[in-house]
Amino acid sequence: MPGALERARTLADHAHPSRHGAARLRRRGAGAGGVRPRAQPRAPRGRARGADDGVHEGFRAPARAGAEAPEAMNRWSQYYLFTTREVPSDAEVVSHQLMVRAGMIKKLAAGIYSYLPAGWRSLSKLMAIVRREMDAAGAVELSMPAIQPAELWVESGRWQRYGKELLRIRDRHEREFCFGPTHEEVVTDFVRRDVRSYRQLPFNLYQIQTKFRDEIRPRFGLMRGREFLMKDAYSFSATEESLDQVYSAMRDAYRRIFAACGLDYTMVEADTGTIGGSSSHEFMVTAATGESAVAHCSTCGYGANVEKAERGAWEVPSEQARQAAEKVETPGRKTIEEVAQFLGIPASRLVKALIYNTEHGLVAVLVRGDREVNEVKLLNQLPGTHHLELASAERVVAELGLTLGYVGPRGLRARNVRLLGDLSVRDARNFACGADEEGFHLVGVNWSAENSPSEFADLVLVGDGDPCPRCGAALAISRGIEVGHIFKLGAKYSEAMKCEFTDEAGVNRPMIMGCYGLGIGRTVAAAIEQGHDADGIVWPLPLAPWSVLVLALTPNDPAAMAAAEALAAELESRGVDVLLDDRDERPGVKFKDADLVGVPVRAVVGGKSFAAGQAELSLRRDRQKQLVPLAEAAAKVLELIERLRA
RNA sequence: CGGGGCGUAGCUCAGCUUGGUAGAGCGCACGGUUCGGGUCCGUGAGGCCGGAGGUUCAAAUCCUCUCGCCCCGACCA
Repeated sequence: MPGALERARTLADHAHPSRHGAARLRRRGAGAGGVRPRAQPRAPRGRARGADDGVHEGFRAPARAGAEAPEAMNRWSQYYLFTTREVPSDAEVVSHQLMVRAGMIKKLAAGIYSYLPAGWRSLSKLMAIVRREMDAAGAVELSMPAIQPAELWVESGRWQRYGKELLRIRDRHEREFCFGPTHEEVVTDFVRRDVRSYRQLPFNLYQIQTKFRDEIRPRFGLMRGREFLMKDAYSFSATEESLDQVYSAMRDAYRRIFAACGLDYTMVEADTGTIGGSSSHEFMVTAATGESAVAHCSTCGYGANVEKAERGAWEVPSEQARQAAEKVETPGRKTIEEVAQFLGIPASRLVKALIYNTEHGLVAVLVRGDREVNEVKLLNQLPGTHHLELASAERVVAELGLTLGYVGPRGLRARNVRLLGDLSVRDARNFACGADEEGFHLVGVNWSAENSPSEFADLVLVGDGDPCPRCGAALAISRGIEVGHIFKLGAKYSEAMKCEFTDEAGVNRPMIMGCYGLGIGRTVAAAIEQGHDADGIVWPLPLAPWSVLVLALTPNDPAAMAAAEALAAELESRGVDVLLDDRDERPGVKFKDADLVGVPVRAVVGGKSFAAGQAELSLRRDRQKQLVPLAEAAAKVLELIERLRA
């Protein structure tokens, strides 16, 4: 799929929890009186009956609740849900720690996780929301193979280009395959064989499926795994206008999805990167632990990934008399910081020269001393160039006879190195730079025929406070988790793979494609990053594994236990998904676990309040307790859920 | 791929420098105690110390190789 989005993990085939109508029938048939195999390692405890692992929303639709028998209640004592106090040492971010502690995921290998029942329930809820919105936006679900033949990737050119992230495998006949990290090739391959006419267009196909990217460094649990669950969609249109329509439908669907999850997110412009195409947006969930940086303008609403973010005009430095360049000795000062400090000037008064190695030779870039080069922008400025890396000191000496740290524009020009300047230095005056001689810098330098770059462009990473390209106000840089990424692909793949149709005029043309990715596991992890406190997860209702936890405080008191069961059963019959904590544990343990797992609504039945004929209700998010008569408990819980949905 | 680190009980870790045949806490089992925010006490089960090879009378400990994992960096449709 597009973007580096997403990562989560999962088994191979779950993929269709939405078919729960059928799944439920199956379950019921099998369950009828039959002895269930116990899949559980736990010794004598009975396996729960058909623990539902289907899709749930806070409530099921009334029609369905009426039409079908309630599902078997989830009893914690018989469920597969084990919490832990201690966190594995490799869990660095809260979402990872809490998912492990709450018994939602279990690591199998680096970046590869099992989704345990509670975790799977949350993922399933998200998938249900995603399906609902994708379907509503006119997309059609299908499922494509995870294993893909190399030929297709050779055809699109990505077999060479993709690099080591592509997990390549061989079958017994030594034929090459890969485990799909995305499905442009596969979908384009069958579409080109099925579709001939503009009359068959447009359409948008999606799947929710396990993908694999052999990440260099998997980390952060579901946020950057190698095996992960992703929803990916691919649209095919006859015209750009049609693509625009599908694209905006997807954009709106994504907005609805993330809003429905109760997430604080922003949509920003993104670079189309090597996937190409004309337009791309990312959906970022705001989080300090996010791996992506986003520039945002609170004045006009402009937002963009920093790799893409443009920058407004820089203030032109005040008129100053041009000085004459002067060579100064700067022994041993090679870094911007050292030189600036040594010369007693701010880093912004320095012009930094960076030398890159590309497949077409060396290229040099001049940027303001306090700025970083944005390699994506640089690459975009060098058509035909795909590889970029900072040149080694040895190579610079060998090819140019220059020492890194003392390189200046004049020396680069003299050696005929292609020299690009960032806009931030175009109007610079009386700046300092390397003197092309080890141990020396120049001060009071100005542009001249001997040192001026051949071209200026926007080449740096935007910084906090830089002017907004739209309105000029200060941009703020924040971090986010990329949970969705949509692209207008155009004809990139359809041309490479000859996916063509005949238009009204009888002319064969490549289809105009779009692709739309959404990280399932990542989105759930992001929800936890945004919703947690010192005691555990605070789920938004739509993603909570259960909406209500009925906590039987004194399970050994038959009357209290019966009341707890009755409450849980009534809620189930009203379409609410309930977890009944019927474990014979101390109250403290049960309360701590309730907080950890983070079920939005808690109903305590037992103990003193039960003796007074009451149940104690509270919301995980504020923990305000209210005592209500047992007879009214179910109705009150429904009210609380309504309040949470508002 | 470069740099650093770690593999010892189910989990989190100590022991390794200065070789002498393995420990704690949590968890688990049993008994008692307790019973509205991870009770307390006792008893017990549980580990070929990641794997292979080497040095040695003797290796968790020293050496070599290997596998796996983690952190930093580079990378990231």
